[in-house]
Amino acid sequence: MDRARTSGICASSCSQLGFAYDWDRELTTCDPDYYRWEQWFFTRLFDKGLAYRKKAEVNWCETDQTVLANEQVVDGCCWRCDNPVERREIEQWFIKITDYAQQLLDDLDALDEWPEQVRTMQRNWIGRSEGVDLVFDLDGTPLEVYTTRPDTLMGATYMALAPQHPVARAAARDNPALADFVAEQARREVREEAVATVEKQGMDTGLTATHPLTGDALPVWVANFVLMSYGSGAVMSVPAHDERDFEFARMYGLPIRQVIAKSEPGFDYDPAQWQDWYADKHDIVTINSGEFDGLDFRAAFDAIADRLEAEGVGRRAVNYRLRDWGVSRQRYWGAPIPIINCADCGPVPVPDKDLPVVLPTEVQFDGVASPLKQMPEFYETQCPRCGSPAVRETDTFDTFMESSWYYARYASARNDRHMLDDEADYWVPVDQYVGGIEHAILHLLYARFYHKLLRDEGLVNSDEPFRRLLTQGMVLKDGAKMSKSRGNTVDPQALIDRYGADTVRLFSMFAAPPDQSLEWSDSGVEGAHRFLKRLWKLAAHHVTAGPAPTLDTAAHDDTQKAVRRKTHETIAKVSDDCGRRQTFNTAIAAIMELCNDLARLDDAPQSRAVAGEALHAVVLMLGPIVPHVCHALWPALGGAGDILDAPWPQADASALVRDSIEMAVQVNGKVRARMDVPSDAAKDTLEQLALKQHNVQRFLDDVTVRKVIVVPGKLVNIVAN
RNA sequence: GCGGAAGUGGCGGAAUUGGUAGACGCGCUGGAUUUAGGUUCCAGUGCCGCAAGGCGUGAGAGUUCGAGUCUCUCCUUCCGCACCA
Repeated sequence: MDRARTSGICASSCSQLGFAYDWDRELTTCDPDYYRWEQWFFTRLFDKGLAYRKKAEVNWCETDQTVLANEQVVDGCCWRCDNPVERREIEQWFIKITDYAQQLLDDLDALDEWPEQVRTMQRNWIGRSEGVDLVFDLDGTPLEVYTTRPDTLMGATYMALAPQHPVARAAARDNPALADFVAEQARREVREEAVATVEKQGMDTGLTATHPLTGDALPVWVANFVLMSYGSGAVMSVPAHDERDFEFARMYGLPIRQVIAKSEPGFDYDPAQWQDWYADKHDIVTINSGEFDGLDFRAAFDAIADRLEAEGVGRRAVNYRLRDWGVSRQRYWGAPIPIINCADCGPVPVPDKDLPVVLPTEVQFDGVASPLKQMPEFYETQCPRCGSPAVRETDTFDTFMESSWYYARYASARNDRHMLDDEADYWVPVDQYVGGIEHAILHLLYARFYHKLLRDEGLVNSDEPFRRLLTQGMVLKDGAKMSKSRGNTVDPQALIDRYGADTVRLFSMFAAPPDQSLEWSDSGVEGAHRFLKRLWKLAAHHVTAGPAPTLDTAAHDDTQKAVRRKTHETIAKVSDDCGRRQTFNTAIAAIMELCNDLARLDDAPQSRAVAGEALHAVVLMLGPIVPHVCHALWPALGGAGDILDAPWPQADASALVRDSIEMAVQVNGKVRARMDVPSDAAKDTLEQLALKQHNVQRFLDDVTVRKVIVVPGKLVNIVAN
């Protein structure tokens, strides 16, 4: 689906590149055979109360005539068409991802084979915080706020409400100036960097709220920096210890009351100038807080939270930044949401026997709006519960619904009786998943959530969908991302025609580690091609000379020993690079080094035996990277059967043994000589040998040796002055 | 503003646990083969220096016998989040 598009490689090039897909498991997410299970699953979620409908302020893309999830708004614009997003209130279907916020957060710790960057991004997106929900009395009605700083409660000097807050709206009804202010704020720009930098504005409602502990009357303001979507949409303002509250208080002349001080002396509070330590949680002590004076953050938090709980005006609470997943889309292209709206019964799920709700394909487009909304034959139906006339949902699912479980469906793609079966459960989680970093908090969060939903429905037994994640880098050309819109793409077909698929594959793997961006280089492609020709010639030379004799390691001279050692060192390195480190570029470099050594071997019988062993290993190791070349070389080199069935080569420990090794000799950290020493030489011997080196002596003439550091197998450092 | 990653030759990049910086490839220089170009092969290629040697991993300090790697300060780039109470 997405993969071919992001890599810029068309489908026919894909097959020529030698990618091995199991087409028996092919699936199409827009096919009713696929989305019927998604619809069935949604009805299960509805029954469990995990899918619900509510009127909500949403991100609306006028161009695409649809709602977007928070995750799909990028820099205030639609992730798809890049046009600015507006706010609208619309009836939407949501799935309760917030019920899983803690699990989604906790389980990140177990994903130790995911890039730290992705885990950090998801942690920040979930945005867990610990605090207290507490109630201020507003003429007999409770005004609830959430705070992570109950320790500063005694410093609250005013209340601030989001413009959309019900209390603000109510107050605006008989206050035209306030009504104007609230209306003005509703039209504000939603681009987030614009929101973050906009000047703080507010207006007094004239109301007062009663402080739950002191009984003080605090003025209630409406403020543009308070978000309706986080917490309760109202905050207690502690200007002395919150930068925004401070700025706002200074702007409107509201009182500032310091209630925490730095525990170490030398930090004076200046109500005219904000200082970073005002918001510190560490090394602080409470002051001006009556009975709560003299406490550090934790103690003050607990003491005040305990008091609020004891008086029934507050309780400890955990809050998340994560919002429920809005899955309604007003697009035509998608899986219809399987709900029937009945005037009497409300929203009723479509019964199993009536699934799938098939998306009509004979439709008339009239502008960009979904044609389903003009099709009575689609939406006019009967309520499955009471039989009276009812209206079918015309919205479709967010397509991230489809991509959230396809990985599991691959393992039961043909099952028409179950969404997922035991075979699917056997194959998940996916051992190795590959994707772009752009899905760090879109697809990868939805799929993790969906997997837990599948688990709780009893369809899979694992907690997470993807055990190991590789976020591959972009392909760059002249330092810029390669893309059709920039017109700087390379045509893979032309490259395949000119060099063959293996050259393209080899270059792609060699140019950079897979998680880094890759700088496209035409001469680099030439280089990859050159290496494959050299390999081919090396093999041809070996084969043409006839069968090589059996290896006789006892008869090897130093060169033959060295090349054979190199062969097995290379096997060990390539195995580690490919298996653990996933640095295919260094694996290829190591194989190139080995081939360079092979080219220098003579044609003596045992040299040919060594070369034969090495070539077998090289072809097996390169097989996954340049499959076509290796497929042809394998039988030519006398390999048995198909190379795909041949086992990965194993390093022979006995070949790795060295009689002697080269060590560097440093004087005061500078290399002055290199020496060949027996690999089992004792430290004393190494020290003596090092001191005897001619070029070392030269540097010891006028100085005294203070210390000699011996790192066996590496170097000797002589410290002298 | 907050968080994360990175900065190494002319270029892409190596250096995995604090231990010989620059593997491998590209490019470049010289040579061989060739009528010539291309291909192929050989040699060289961090910088300064005839050499001995000196200098060198964004800048500056520090720890260490020894730092690309660890610590601190700063600069730059990229990415993510962004008034989250």
